[in-house]
Amino acid sequence: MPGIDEKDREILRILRKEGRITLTELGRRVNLSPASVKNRLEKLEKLGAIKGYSAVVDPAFLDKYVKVLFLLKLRVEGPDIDLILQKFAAYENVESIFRTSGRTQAVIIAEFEDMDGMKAFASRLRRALGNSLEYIEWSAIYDVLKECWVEAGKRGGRWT
Amino acid sequence: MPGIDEKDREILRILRKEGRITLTELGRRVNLSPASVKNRLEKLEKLGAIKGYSAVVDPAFLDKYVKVLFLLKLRVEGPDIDLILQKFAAYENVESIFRTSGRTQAVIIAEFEDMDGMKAFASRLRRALGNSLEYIEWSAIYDVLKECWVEAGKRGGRWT
DNA sequence: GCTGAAATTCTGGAGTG
DNA sequence: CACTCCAGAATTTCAGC
Repeated sequence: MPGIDEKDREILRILRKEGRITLTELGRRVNLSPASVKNRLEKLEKLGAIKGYSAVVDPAFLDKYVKVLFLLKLRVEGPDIDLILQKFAAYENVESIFRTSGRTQAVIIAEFEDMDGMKAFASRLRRALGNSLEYIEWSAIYDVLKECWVEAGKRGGRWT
Repeated sequence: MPGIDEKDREILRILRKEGRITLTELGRRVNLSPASVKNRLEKLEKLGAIKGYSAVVDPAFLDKYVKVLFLLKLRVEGPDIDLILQKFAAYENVESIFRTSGRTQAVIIAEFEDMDGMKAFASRLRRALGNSLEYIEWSAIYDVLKECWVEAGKRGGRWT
């Protein structure tokens, strides 16, 4: 990666685990002034190294009691599939969407209030993808040991 | 959820998409003083509603060019499996670990510098789980449309 | 990338309904 | 009890070097 040095990488590694750390503390860790850290952060965001920042939230507190992993087996490839999936990425229920190799070609992680919400979402998925979709495999996620680089027990340790 | 009102939920929803938003701006959005928002945040962290904060980083900038989804088919259930998986949750390469229902019983998302790193990790996984593991299915993640509530094309940064 | 000063934000305690 | 207000502390921000 051009224009990226070890201090940038260290900043990225720290920020992944402590997203709300202050520039001052970050500078202390990597031996840089807060202003320099800020300059580097702006550079990293501009370059796309940092896509955004997020809080890791227990969905139950948002009344989302069903967390689901969908595996999508798609029939054909094409740019239209990515466009359809991008629409679903905008949904409030969707946490993550990946394109993958292997037996299935797309993964969606999403959260719902109940099974009805999940079924409605799956229906929309089937309708939107139409003939491109061969089948959906889904699993309920009933325990989260780590998510977005944040370990379960490391903070509020509630469901351990 | 007891002791959680609509303003708490709104705070959680905003924080998921803008993890580095200031207390002042957050207070502006939900019509509360910064001090009140701070009190609520401390409550939410204490309750375990917020597990932590994270930056969504493009792994290529950390020289991790291989992102992988592992699906683990396990033979038996037991507390030892969760203990083993917890050890793997501490690995620097591991982004997320879920326990699921369905054909496979655990999901691991991880990043590696190359295929050798991936293979070494899979070996360790097999060795650690031993007889409990029936097989591993893995897929390369070659595109990320959304991750941790941050959409690919969007700037989910501080102000948005 | 640093400094230094100004603007902004954060923080804890006192006060109010 | 949760909220606001307020003052001091810390952080962020931006200019200039």
